[in-house]
Amino acid sequence: MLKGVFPIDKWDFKSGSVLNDLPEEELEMLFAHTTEHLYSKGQVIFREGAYPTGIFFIKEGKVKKYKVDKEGREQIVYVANTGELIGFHALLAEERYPDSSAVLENSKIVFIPKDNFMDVLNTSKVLARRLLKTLSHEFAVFANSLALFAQRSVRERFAMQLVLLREKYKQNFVPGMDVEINMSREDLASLVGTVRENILRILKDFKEEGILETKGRKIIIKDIKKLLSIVNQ
Amino acid sequence: MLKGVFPIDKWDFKSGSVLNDLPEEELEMLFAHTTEHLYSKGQVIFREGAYPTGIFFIKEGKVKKYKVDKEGREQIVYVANTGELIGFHALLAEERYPDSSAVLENSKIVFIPKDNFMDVLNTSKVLARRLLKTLSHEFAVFANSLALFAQRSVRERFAMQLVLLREKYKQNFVPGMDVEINMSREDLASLVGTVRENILRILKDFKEEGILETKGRKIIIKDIKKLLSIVNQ
DNA sequence: TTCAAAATGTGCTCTTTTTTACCTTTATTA
DNA sequence: TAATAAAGGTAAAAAAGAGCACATTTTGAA
Repeated sequence: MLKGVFPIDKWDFKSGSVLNDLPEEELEMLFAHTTEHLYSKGQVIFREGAYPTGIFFIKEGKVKKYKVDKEGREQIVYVANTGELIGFHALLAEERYPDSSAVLENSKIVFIPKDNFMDVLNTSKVLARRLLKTLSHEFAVFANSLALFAQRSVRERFAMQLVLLREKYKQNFVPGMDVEINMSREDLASLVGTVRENILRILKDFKEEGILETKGRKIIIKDIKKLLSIVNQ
Repeated sequence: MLKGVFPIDKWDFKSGSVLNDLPEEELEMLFAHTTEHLYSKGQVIFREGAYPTGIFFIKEGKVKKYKVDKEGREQIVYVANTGELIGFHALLAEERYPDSSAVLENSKIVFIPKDNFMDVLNTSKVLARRLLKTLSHEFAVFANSLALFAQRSVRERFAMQLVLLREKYKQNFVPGMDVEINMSREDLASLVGTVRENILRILKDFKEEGILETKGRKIIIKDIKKLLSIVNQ
């Protein structure tokens, strides 16, 4: 039996995960001799411009991928959840990281060295096919985001992101309980591509319209249909 | 010798093309029994929501990929050039087209049936690896676009798109000659994610600043450094 | 070549979004 | 636990962008 964070049978690969249904031998190869690391809220996993030496598996937690421009404004490009792999794009493209990654909450992250990943990719065709499918799918999602950012108002963009975030935070809660989105207003602004003040203003509007409630920094969506109707006009 | 648009040795696979340096046998398989079709300016290649039955190769011309929202506003997601494949994302993701495609100018398009594509993908590892690399790279490009759209002004976005378009239109011209970007103001607006009036206004500014000249609808960039300095602050 | 349709161009108004300048509340840690 | 930093919140002015109405030019089909 190989050392590492394997066995992974207790792990839960959520939908959208590249590793879902991957043959056990391949998972074993992938996670051979790996160890899990604890990252505390806000800690950076990798930085834009660095050369990748492996990929990262989110065993538990949430990770933001973001870019920072000259003025220091941050744009969150993607929020990754438990069960997802991050950083493999740069490895496959043989390029430096195009964005940075940091954990949004205390998280357990497994580093998978480049060799592990490449070995599995070379010996089996399942991973390659799975990656192709995932990447192609993500492409469609990205095209959607692009149109959203380019054409829609801040209010509409925020409504959309709240719907998507709710899906991500759903996994943390037992069925029946309220889903609590726990993200700073600053991070929400970075995700929507606006400033904090705008997020605050729209959050206030949404509260008055009965769409959501807040418990401190936590956001609880009460009327998802109304939220969706904002996005779909 | 197989029938089809093969031999492709006269073709010019530009950088960024998935087919660059692909083994001749694989190209032969891919293009077996295919024929080239003429599309006239504005003609639609495929429409959002349709099921893919194959992929398309741009033998000559330019193609826009775009999404249309409820109000009829169009957002161009990508401009593909001679030598590029389009429509393979949907096939690999096993989903319907997430966007539509139409030719921006009279173009020669080759339809490659699904079976051809899948056969090559199954028999060889080169294409799969090439696709993974291309997709991963495009991902970084897309992340950049997203940050651009989310954080930058219309003026900055337009400046950036002009730089990118110039690269695409460069291929049509002999070295030394002026590169002429030939796109309707409406399409430029769809690409930048704004309205026609804004494009007109900024185009006027750019002319006054000596950045570019226009010849009818054609745009000739005279000072690319100034244009880049707008994007990079 | 003519003529209608489509595309380009301009000025003005109105709306949305950002910026600025604060105050208040919640976390963190010495 | 008090001090201090960080995050949350509000209002008003300034700037950017969208929408509208209409004139002009170009294009392409009869």
